[in-house]
Amino acid sequence: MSLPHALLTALIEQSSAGSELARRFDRSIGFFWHATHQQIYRELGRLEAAGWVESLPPAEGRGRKKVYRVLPAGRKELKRWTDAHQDPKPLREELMLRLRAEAAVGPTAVKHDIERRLALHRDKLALYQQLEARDFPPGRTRSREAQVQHLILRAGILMESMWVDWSEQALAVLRKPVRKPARRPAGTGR
Amino acid sequence: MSLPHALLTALIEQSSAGSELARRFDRSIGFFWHATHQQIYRELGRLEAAGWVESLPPAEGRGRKKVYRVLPAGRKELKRWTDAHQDPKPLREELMLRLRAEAAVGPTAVKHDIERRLALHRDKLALYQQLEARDFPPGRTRSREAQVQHLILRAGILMESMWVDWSEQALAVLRKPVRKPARRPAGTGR
DNA sequence: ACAACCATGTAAGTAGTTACATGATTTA
DNA sequence: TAAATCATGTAACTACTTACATGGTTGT
Repeated sequence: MSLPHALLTALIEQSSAGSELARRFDRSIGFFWHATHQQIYRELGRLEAAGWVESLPPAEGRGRKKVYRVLPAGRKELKRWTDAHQDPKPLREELMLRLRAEAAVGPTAVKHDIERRLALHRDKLALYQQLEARDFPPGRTRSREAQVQHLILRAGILMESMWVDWSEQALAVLRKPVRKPARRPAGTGR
Repeated sequence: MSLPHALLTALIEQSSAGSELARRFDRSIGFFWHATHQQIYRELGRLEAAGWVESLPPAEGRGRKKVYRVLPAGRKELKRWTDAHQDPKPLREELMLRLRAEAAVGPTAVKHDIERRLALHRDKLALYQQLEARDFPPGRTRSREAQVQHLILRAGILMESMWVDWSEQALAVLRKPVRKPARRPAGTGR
């Protein structure tokens, strides 16, 4: 149950309407979590029902902006959740499944996906490094809060660097021409 | 839809019953994917209904082992899936949400979870490095299949190293005594 | 024959995804 | 004033999780 708490955090940083939250999930918060607007609206309704947030504004109507603000109970709940021990969720890397499948059924087009991913990871890495240079220039003492924010960004940078490195290693292997396992000259396979 | 194809791959490598697959998911395959036995049994039923696998054995009865074997149609489907382009799924790192929350509501117990994770990542890293030394000793030319298997293991190694590095950085920050923010430069105005 | 365990399975609940609908607001 | 867009919302579906149940097998 992470989404409600991600929303509480975002609303503490800045009271917002659902549509604004959805946009922020595609930016900073979204570096490590993602949510569609449907999830967000549904969850905001639950947060309000639970008494963790209140919606101020323009009374009724469907197409009207509803700005939500965190209540003390919501802040307390967020602290409780953050304090609670949680086991790390197991990894889910579909790409590795496809590679394993390729090892079982022979060469496929996974290579192209890795090329695409390499480009994406390079872009993200450049973006994160840019953010780091802008928001956390070296040689300053900083508040604990800023240091924690920096840690999150560092995780993004290390993660993207790692995938860039790995993708390059992977392409070096996958681009090599397929040598039939050397059963004599080129013609004698199964 | 990854699980059915993960199962097909596992069954190509070795025809098995559900319980054996469940055990293997906690080992090699499970490095990058996880599934409970309920998921596995349900999915095996679907694979059989789709004509991708067949179950050989002991006729009827609930507590009987049912060994599944991949059919040609299943092999074809696996190749199709592996060839198909797939967008990378967005990251989901709950720990980063909790850190962000801690930046919003003040110091919490996340530190202890990171200490725990550091230990887990070190263990996994050691395990993977051991596997690499055993299965892929340096200085040998290898089949494409083996090289692809090695790539998967490399990803695991890079991933765990990355988290070990990051966790150490994080603990260095979080262990520092909490200085009240010194009411000074707000740091990161947007 | 009884206990402990193993393999398979059912059921209910939750989180996330995809497709679509409706009322307001802005723009041409 | 019609078209495009924005904000909110509904509905149906899929994957995953958690808890539990049933039948067989093994060991004493």
